[in-house]
Amino acid sequence: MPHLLFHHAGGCHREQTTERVAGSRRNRTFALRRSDGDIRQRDETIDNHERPAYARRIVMRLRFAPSPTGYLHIGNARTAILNYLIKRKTGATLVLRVEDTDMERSSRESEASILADLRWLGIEWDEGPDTGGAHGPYRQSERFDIYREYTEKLIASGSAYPCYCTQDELDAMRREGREGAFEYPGTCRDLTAAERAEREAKGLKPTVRFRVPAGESVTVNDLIKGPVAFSSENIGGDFIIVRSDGVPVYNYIVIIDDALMAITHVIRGEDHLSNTPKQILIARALGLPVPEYAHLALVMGDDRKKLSKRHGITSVDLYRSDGYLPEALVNYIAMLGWAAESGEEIMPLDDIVRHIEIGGLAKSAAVFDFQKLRWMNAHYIRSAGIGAITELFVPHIEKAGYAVAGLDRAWLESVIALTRVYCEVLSDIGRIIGVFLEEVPALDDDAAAFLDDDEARRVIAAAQDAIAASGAGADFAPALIAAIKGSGVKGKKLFLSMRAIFTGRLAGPELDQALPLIGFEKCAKRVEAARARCSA
RNA sequence: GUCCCCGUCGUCUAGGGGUCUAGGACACCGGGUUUUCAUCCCGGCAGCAGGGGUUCGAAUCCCCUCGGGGAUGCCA
Repeated sequence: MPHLLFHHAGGCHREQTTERVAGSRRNRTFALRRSDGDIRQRDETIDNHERPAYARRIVMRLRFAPSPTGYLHIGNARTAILNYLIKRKTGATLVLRVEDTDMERSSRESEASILADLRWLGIEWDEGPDTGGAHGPYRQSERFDIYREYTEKLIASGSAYPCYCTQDELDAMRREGREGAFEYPGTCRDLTAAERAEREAKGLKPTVRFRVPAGESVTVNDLIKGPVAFSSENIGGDFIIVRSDGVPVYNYIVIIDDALMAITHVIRGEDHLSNTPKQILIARALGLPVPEYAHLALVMGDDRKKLSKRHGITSVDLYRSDGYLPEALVNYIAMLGWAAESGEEIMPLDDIVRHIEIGGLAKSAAVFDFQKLRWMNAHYIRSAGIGAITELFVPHIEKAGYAVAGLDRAWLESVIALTRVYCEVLSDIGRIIGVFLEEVPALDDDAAAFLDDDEARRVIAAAQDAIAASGAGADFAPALIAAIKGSGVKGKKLFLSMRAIFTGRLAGPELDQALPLIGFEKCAKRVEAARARCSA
């Protein structure tokens, strides 16, 4: 979906002046949050096209690594969007890696839908399972041979060992301890060769555990949170890196892939922060480089729990089918946990790219406000180019049961221009378009009640006479309205009666604009229907 | 339980020792425009979690408490 849809009215020029003023704030932020002083630091503060050559020697590499176990939901979408924003800002390479090691829940269908949703959002990646690249393959399920080599290295160096404890034994140990307080006691940590052979002989398939070094401290210099210190003493003991069926687990291979794919900056959800020390410990044992980290505060529902299905719509494809515009969704999500210096909230992607800073992101979790998203979406619907937005409305009109194929395009655009202010989402059009497309739309309850009195009947009679007396020319409407005014009924009663007769409701677009679009034929039929109904 | 993160209007946020009687946006309430409704415009309501410090001065720095979240999986 191209982002050229909107001729945005936001104050870019004003913002650029504040950008310069704000420079000191940004430098402060980075001085605080970055431990090293390398060149990439400048990439964050200078627009890509303005970057001097010396600063371009290091190309940042980012990645978005979804697990294809369902649809793309808002939380993942936010991570993807932030990665894309920073890619655009810094000229980084964005890698899409599919983390499909949960063989039970992963599927190709899910992968395809996630990729489709990402594209719909306007996110573009440089390397991935579909586009290829020099660091592939990009599905973890296709990289098992690579991981196996590292596992062998780890075992050979004593940093990992086979563990013969069964799932049941582990579960039993967990039940004995306090809820959630389990720490692997190291049962198989120092098995002799003979002991291992004995278990193998029994047919036990071992997992592989990482031998967590004692008393080691690990500090994550998080670009958003600042330095976060952990000790190897309390990460839960030796953890499993390879399942008994030979499939490696996330916390193990994530760091291998980040290293092999030369990822320089990992931007991901905060739920991964606590597991980062495990990953770093593995990197140390393997002698692999550790990327920079930026852990994004989580998105929550209105009950302050991590956003999930019960909070309403959380999957991106449902936003698409309800008629949210990707520009609006991206804009809203980008503003969740970030604010522009100017205070501007409606901001097209290019402007967000210009102003956003990874270090300027909020540290605290944000509640997803569906209402504000709707407001923003409505704004985008109103300010889009009329041709483009009409095109986007078409499937929603069809979904509401109306045929669009035979309609005059210029006429449709005029109708949309008049009715889009009633739409917060594109699918809202289904509730109002019938006024223009149906021969005689059904009266809603308010309109029916309103027409049920003598004054209204006089208006109907006047309308009937006016229709009979007026021509069917393109400009019939002003004369028709003027003639109906001769009914003698005045004020609100007159105009609302007319509205009820011609549209079937008491609210809607201005009659002098709506009537010409409805057309003389339909108007005549509607007057006749009103007469038939109300004289009975 | 343990470890880690986080606390400014109902919600998203600005703020980074004095310019804060704390600014903006959504929502809500009132008014104007629209002979309707929506849009649009104007106005209003509403907050520094609590307690101790430090300081001439604290939303801002420090400590404690409380509250919220995350991790603690042969999920990612």
